Amino acid sequence: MDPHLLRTFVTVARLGSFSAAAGELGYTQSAVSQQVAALEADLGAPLLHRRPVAPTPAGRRLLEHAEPLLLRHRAARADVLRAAAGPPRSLVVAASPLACPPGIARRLRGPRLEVTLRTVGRRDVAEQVASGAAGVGLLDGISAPSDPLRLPDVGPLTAVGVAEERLLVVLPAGHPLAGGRGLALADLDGALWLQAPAAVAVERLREMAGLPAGQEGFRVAFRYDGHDLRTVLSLVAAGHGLTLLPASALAAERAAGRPAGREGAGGGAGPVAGPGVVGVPLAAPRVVHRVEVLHGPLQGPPAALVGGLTGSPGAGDRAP
Amino acid sequence: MDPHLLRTFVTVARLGSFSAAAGELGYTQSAVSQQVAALEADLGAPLLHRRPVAPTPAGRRLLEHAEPLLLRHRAARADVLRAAAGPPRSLVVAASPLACPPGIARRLRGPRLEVTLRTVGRRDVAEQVASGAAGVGLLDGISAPSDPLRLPDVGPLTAVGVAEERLLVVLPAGHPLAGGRGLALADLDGALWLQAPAAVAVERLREMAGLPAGQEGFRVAFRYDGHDLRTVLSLVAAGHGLTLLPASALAAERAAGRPAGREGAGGGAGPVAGPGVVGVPLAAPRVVHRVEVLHGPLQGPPAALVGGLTGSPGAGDRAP
DNA sequence: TGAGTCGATAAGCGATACTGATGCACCGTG
DNA sequence: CACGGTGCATCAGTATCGCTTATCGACTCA
Repeated sequence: MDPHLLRTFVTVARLGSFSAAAGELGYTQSAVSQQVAALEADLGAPLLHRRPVAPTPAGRRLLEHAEPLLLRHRAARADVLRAAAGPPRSLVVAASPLACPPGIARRLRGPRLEVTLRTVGRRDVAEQVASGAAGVGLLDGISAPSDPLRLPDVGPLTAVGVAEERLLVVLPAGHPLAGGRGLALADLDGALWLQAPAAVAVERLREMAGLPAGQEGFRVAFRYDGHDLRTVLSLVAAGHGLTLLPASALAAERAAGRPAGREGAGGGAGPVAGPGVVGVPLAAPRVVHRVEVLHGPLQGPPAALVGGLTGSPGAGDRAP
Repeated sequence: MDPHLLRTFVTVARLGSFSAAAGELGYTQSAVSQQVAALEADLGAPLLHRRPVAPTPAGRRLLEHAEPLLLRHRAARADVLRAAAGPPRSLVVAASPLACPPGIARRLRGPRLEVTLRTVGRRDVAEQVASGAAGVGLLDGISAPSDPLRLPDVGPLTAVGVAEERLLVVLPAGHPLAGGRGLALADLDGALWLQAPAAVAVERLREMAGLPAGQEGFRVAFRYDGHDLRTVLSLVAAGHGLTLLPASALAAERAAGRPAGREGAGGGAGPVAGPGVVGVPLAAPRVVHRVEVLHGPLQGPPAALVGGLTGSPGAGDRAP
């Protein structure tokens, strides 16, 4: 089961063709055929049906294992190389769309350090950090107060909470529920919702409301594929659906143009007005929006940056 | 970074000797030397100091990655073999010490299935299931009500909650606090505690009480290395320290000899008497003792067994 | 100083893993 | 229905790899 053979196997399975895989991997078709045969001999079970090429049940199992396995290989290699090289002069920060509120952005600096912020999908943050594509990750998510986020295990990473704030149900300004001081999620499963990567995913709402996966409720009325928060708020204001956002998302929007104070955190209570929208605190379930920094072992300027992030509001750290 | 080289590397690092590693792995010393050199060439960094043999910083990083990597390799192999073989006639169930209360034990059966129950450490349950050493795992732990347990990610396993019950602080019968209807953990950090694998670990108490790791509090007075629950209760009765147990542990003890009713679950409230001990419900923090079944993809009799376990009290399932 | 230990290195050789050529089953086509 | 085309398996040949045996050189301890 050497990673080489594994890579060939997943490529063949993905492309559904030995020859095509050979082309992509820079081998001859013959070599690919022999590699797959070797893997099958090693495991003692056929992995692929031929003609048409499709994974057997055993092959499907192997495919499920192969991706994380190869990911961890890459992560291990990157980690060792990083340890061997000295402390870096530049740092890439990979952040999920809502993981960089003003309070954190302000602290993304270090002495003699060039910082690049890159927004990536929530699923990719940990992978980018593990594989070394980014030196530090910022991941946001929803959890019970001061509970750590659940992250995919891609290697020995340290996760430290850096911010928690309340969640707001964002409604159009004139909405009948816009006046309350708090809303229960369970009462909103009949409403129409906005699906956007920059906001809380609708599946997550179902899960939080305790609905089994695949069940009805929290119907998606509109899907926005971009990352711009202002657009999300416009869509809500236009009545395309509700959404759930961390308080700072509205606060930042409200404060745009004004000198940045310290309103980012999570304080205050009651509704928050935005441009054509109102944010009403989510009262039940009792969950918060949480941001965590992910990083491997750091030294030098990047370590200072992370120290600056974590030496503040946050929560306890942990090394999974 | 082929797993073969990795295995050699970790063996050398563990034994601190090329020759000894060669002996253990069945190679010559020369082969081991060449393998380590190949790994270092591949990664482009020295991994071991020679004479004395000790890992370099890069080597230490690799060691951290190597163990989970090799574990996942084993898991993948086992999973494929299981998929290739038919449904098994016998099933090994790996359970952590407190993960098999009467209510679950009663349902550990299947048609045409020979069941072996094996008690293993809490850390090993997931590994045994992933590596195929056990077909099904039973893992207990502490979590907020209906929250899943945090488990090490060793592969694509399914975890399903099968039981939740309240936790009891177990005190000697005459203890001043033995009369109350509920106790807060925070009020007990001055007490002496019993450390035993069959009971909740003291570090876990500190964590639950919100004490940062390494801090004082919940001092261990006595350590018991065995797995026998009756002994644990005797030690508590003898005043060697308090402990925290799921309700069924005391209930089963009380009911020993009587025809087994349905008292195992978690119902009732207020103190529970055992042999020379009293169990007072833990009132704060609001956590429960939870048992989950872990398994890979199952078919045939084992699937029926798991179905029988989960088609009951439990909680929702999930596939991490 | 000489024997012993331990890792690195060199030489030799069988196993491995690739390429290129060929074989064979299947499919669409004139 | 014959025929060429496609796509995977197989075979032969060869370069490389990875092991063993043998030897070296550095260090340790008597």
